[in-house]
Amino acid sequence: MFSKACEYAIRATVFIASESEKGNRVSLKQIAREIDSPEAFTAKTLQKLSRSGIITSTKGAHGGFHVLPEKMTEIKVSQIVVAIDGDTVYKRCSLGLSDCSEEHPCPFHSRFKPVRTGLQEIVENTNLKDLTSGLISGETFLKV
Amino acid sequence: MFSKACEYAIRATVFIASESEKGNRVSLKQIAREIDSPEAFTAKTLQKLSRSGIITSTKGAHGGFHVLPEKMTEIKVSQIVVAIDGDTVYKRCSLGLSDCSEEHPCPFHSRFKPVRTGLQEIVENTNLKDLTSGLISGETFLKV
DNA sequence: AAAATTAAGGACCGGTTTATCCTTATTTTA
DNA sequence: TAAAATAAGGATAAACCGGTCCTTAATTTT
Repeated sequence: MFSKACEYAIRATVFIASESEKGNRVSLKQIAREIDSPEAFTAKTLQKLSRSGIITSTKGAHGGFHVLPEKMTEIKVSQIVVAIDGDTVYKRCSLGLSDCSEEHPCPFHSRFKPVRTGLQEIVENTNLKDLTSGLISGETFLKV
Repeated sequence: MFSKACEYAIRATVFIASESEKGNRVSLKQIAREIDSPEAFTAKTLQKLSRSGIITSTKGAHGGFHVLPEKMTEIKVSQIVVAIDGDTVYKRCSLGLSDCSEEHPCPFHSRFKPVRTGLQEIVENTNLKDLTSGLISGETFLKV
């Protein structure tokens, strides 16, 4: 569904966002520990998120990653997905036809469409705040 | 979503099934042409489908691939998917947690669940007949 | 100013996926 | 019986993905 990099990206962003809500910056090391991901690989992913304006990074001692307050509701999961994997997950034909549409559908089109649309809707309508609340209240988890 | 091999597998099976309904066997060459896929690679995929009992192959002149009549309603899309990709597409946690459940959910769990379940339902409840009918009537397509 | 801390990023590696090519096995046709 | 047709399958290669390691850049602390 999502690539490994994208899974790490979403988990990392949710963790960074939740710590930002508490007023904390977090280091790569902390992130990798808390979301149980390979450190160096996660670093690459965080760089992409930073360049995409989803998270903010600061170098040096006491540096680290954080999410700006206004991003908490602005950033949708879809933006993370697009930054890492592109939008093919919730746009592409399930059978790989390059031009699959209502007028020229693959055999699976009508059945698959609600699934794809459902995915698109949840990633486009879920923001960071929506995901951090459960984490902060202890109802949801980022590892294991 | 599905791997390339799996996309070819579904398209190939639907084509073979639709020709079988008309009483025809089809060769690898025909299949690759009709679904617009690389011949040698498709051959490997067909071998897996054959070993999984989804399609039947016969060697020699006038040989080729076909689908047995009883398989037309017996075989569900899920069996093709499982034979090629395994069942992770519609079973795995969207954020990659190894143990994601109602009791220990990832932050995306509750939102993602209906999508995953929806996918599972369509692949488990769609059989070959369901997919060939549109193709035979000219409403659906297997390439471009 | 020097040392410590931290992110950025280049180079590299191994496995998997997607493919291609060639040989072998099997069956039918001539 | 020989030739043709056809699938099976081994060997190989290119691209991509997931991952590691090491150096560089930037910032803060001592």
